Amino acid sequence: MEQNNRYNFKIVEDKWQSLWEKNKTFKTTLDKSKKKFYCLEMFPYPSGKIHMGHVRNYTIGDVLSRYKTLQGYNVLHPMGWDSFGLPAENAAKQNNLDPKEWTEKNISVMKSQLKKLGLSIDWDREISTCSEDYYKHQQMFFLELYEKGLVYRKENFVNWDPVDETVLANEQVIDGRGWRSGAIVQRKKLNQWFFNISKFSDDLLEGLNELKNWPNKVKVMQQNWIGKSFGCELNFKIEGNLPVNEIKCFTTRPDTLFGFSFLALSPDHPISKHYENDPEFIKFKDECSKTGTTEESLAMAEKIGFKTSLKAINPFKENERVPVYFANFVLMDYGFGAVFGCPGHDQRDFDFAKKYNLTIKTVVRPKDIENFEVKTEAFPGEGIMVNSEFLNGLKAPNQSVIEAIKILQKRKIGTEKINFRLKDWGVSRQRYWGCPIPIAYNEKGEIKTIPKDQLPVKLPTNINLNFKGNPLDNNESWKIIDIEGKKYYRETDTLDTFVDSSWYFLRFCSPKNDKYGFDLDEINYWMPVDQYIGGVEHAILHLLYSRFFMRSIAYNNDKFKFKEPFEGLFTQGMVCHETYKDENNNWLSPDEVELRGKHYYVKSDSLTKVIVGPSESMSKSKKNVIDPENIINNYGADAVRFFILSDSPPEKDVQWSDQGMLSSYKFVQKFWGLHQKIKNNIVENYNGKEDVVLKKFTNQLIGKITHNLNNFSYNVMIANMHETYNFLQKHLENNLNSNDLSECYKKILVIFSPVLPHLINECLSELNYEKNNLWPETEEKYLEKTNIDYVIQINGKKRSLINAEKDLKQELLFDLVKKDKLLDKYLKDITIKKIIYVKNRLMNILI
RNA sequence: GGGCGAAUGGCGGAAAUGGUAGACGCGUUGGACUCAAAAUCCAAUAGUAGCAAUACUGUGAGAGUUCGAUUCUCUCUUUGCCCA
Repeated sequence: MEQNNRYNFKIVEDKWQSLWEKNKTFKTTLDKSKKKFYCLEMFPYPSGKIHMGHVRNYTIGDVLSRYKTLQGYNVLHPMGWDSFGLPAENAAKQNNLDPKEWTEKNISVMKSQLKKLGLSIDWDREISTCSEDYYKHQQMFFLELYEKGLVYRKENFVNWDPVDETVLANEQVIDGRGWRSGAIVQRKKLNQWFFNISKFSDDLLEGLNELKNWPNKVKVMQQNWIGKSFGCELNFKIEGNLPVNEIKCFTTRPDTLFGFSFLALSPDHPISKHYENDPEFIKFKDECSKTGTTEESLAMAEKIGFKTSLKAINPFKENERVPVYFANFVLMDYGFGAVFGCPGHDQRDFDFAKKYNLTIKTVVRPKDIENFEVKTEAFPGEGIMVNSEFLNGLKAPNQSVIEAIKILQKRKIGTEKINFRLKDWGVSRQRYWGCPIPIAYNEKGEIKTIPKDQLPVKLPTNINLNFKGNPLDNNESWKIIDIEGKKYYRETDTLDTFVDSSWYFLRFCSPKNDKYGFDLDEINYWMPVDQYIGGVEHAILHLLYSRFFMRSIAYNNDKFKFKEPFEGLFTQGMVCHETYKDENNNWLSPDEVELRGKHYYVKSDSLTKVIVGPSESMSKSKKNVIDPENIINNYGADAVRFFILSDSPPEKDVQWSDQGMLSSYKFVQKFWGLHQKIKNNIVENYNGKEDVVLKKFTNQLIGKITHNLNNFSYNVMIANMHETYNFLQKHLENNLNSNDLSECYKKILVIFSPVLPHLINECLSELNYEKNNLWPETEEKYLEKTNIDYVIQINGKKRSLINAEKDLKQELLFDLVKKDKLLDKYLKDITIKKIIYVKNRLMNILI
């Protein structure tokens, strides 16, 4: 290829990007005459620069958006910024900056980087959750939910991160430590605002069934998270020296009551107030508060208990008394903060009983062991009831639970009950950089909502962040306000940033609407999101919160034409890279190392040995990061887009590879060279013969690429593009029909354009093809095969291929088999037992 | 411990309905071009045996269903994720 024919991606990509911007090519408006497609990628947190994960996420979405546009849909493809959150506040503290300035600077950098990727985004719809234009509507929603009774305030134990001095959500606690700071999490009681998500538990669970285009694993995760369980509520009669007659408890296994050996209460159970002056109990409770509040940390921690003076009566054996304990593994907000212990069939109870020498009774035996007894560990499995009087012989748990509940109800000791694991969503954060909660309190601490016409409650500016604790709480001039001539104190907590992202998809539909967070007409047209694309790490919370928020907004309001916000969900995998360390165990970034020999790396500056670690998801802490901006500058956006889709299926992790990137760059170059040749061939008219081979290839290709796009098999689509290059390169050596070439090549360019928009638009425009393109249809006539390679098997093994016409009768094919030299040696002197003939596919001869 | 998924060449990965396993890419090897190198182009590339045609083995292991299994069923191993 001559040097002057080289494709200059810098010039071409610049040209198209400015053209798109100038012409507002991707601007979308509501048009009810057209079928819509809402394609949404999870919006980024403006951390500074885009990373490869963003490149992958947004490329996948962009390819889909461009594909749907070519199919004639009215496509909504917006972008915004999830711009409240801790990193800004931390960065601001460190560098003595304003979080707002820091955030806005990052947004402008990242926006220009995203533009360089050539994304088909309607930038007129850009939103940023930290702007007043956005959060004032959020405050309005908060007040509306408050009016509907879906928001409330209560004192609650929280996970307290002593380093970040903030409250953590359960899922931000990993192995008992803060996800960000790594500090050991403590339990602390605070007044918190809560969204009543648990009110919708059943509905959120049921709704999953309708989400046909969600990955099953995400639905399963949400299902587990909501955790619906069937069981019963029990009232245990209590004896002892305290004014306590009854303790309520929830259980899923009332059938094991004959194995009842202790009753365990949460250390926060109301009964604990009788012990609050007991020094032993205080010591015990102190010990408990060292464990976090997550179920996981509770399960890991050693079981400890505090024995009360109370006795509980077994409702099935009224002469039996068992001790009552406080125990660290019982949570106040699950069930009623009380569980009955059956050590024989629950490992936790078993551990507890061993420690405190409590009775361990066997009430269920495995199906195939007659004289079974629980000895070294609990037996929680399925089996047959034993030692349980009227329950004996029943299948546990299926029959026995139902029977036990029936009897308990009859005796008026218990009632059937459904319980959920899902807890209400605590949304208060002791942070500055978040959406202020539009609430104030009077001197007595009574709640006063901020009048709606006084919204937004703006964040104060010029705030001093450099001391510990909650910055807003320390800002007297902001905190103390006057409403209707009375003095009030503002709520100084801000909202969890998950609230911001729970409705941004609605805002994109009418981002400029000043009156309200959305325009009903607009969202009823655009919503639900047809395809939502993002990382699986948001599988539970963000998606569940959004599903809840949609329901809460629509609560007592029947004007919404949809219920679920995300019709389709796609979770993409991460971008990984090898990790490097020097001899002192310090992480090294890929550009600090050099390859010497096949697998031997050295440090570029000192030439000392580098230890190569496993490939892991790119992260700043491990320095195994490739900066997309450098890559775009060196290879161009089209090549990056092509590479990031090429190596692995989008739902799986992809390995960053320099060779792969280079090969994608070469593909772009090669394709441009091919384009020049084709251009010349189209001009020079060769012959008038129909080019059936080319037409068949093109039609099959359209079919394949359409199929692969519909199934997110983007890596296979890239393979199809390579195949196309290889085919065309060879095919150009033939005598060509310029009309057919022109027609087919145009179709090929159109179906390539979602992946390589700059290059392909340049190619189309060179041929004056760029206007009004639509996704090509396949022509049936060219998809049909006239000849088939029939597979001939002997006893199921492939022995020959026979090319013959389509729809060949078995006898005629067998005539050909007899003539086939390859098959001679197998068919000589034998008798044929049976022939299996699959039309247009194969013949299997059994001998 | 429970739930869900995965396992295919040196590597990433293809294979709609069971019907030619290994598409495509990377890497490797050989060749062309070049004084040389890079780039580019051509060819080979699952393993074993063979100059070759070809034969045998082969989709984590073992069984089963079937004329035929990467695909369906069962058991097991390893591994990933979620929950406990």
